[in-house]
Amino acid sequence: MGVKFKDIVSPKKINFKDLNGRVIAIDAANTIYQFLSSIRQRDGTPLMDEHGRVTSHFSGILYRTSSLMEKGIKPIYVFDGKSHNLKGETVSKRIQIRKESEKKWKDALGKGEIKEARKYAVRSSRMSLDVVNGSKKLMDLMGIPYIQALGEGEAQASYLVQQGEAWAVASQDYDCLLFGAPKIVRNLTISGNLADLELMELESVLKTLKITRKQLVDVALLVGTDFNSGIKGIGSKTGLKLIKKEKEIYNAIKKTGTSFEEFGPDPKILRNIFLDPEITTDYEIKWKNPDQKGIIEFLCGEHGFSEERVASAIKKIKKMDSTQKSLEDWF
DNA sequence: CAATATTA
DNA sequence: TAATATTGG
Repeated sequence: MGVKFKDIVSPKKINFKDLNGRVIAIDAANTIYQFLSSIRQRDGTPLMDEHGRVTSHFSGILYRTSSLMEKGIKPIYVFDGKSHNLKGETVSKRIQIRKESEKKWKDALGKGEIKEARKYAVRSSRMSLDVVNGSKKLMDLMGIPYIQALGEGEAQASYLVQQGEAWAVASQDYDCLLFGAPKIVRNLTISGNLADLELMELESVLKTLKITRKQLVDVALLVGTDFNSGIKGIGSKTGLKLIKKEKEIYNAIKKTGTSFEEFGPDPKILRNIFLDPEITTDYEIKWKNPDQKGIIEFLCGEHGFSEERVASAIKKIKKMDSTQKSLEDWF
């Protein structure tokens, strides 16, 4: 879900050509979840192979990644590791919603209410271990690098941008601002196209709001994050005002009449989730030649994809491959 | 969501 | 050719 910062940040519109030649660290969980949610039939049934195994994420990964590469974008996917103890409540809430939605989906389907069915199907999506492993396998075959984070993928992806290994993180959530990502790209899709590709820069956010990153995290903690519920009635605008006035989260909490017990976890611990996350340096970022035979065997052989479509996607990957190569050969 | 087929 | 509808797995 992510922190609700929509009302206090103002991303700028960008174009695909602004991303040409850039390395983009893609939040895998965020992206794959979106594929699972939206690549469905009208009644909400996901794409499946003949054995009933969901293939929506394969479709999304193959076609989006190859199209991005055709546009000169160099993608790295970053997967989540273990989630923080304090995320437990968020996680179980999501499981609950998923369960209820699955039931409502089946019910609506039984009653022939197509639109209603799809609405709930979308919310029933689940990132199983199979989905994650299958996604990694496809990325390996495609020659696309991915990194397994120790903790939050968004933290690891943000670190990559801080290190200069990637130009921006691609995610729909604003959380990467808290993790310190200097640049975040939103709406990195192919069909959504020109209109709503967005770039958000941490420096400009902090400058505009006239606060520090630590204070931005404090605002988030008042509003609520995946790791704490925040304070009821405090949205991003009120939260921002409070932190600017009180400077410190402890004073801000007191000001709202909330006790620290009601507030929940120690703000210092919460802050550190964002300011000092566990990061791995055990990775290699390298785009390899796609294994055409392997991809076709996997997608077409095992999962019933059309060979023609898959072949044309592979062609797009190779296109970037050759331009990269000729560049490397130059030096 | 993205590719493709269909239509205006 | 571009906008719109449908299929993909």
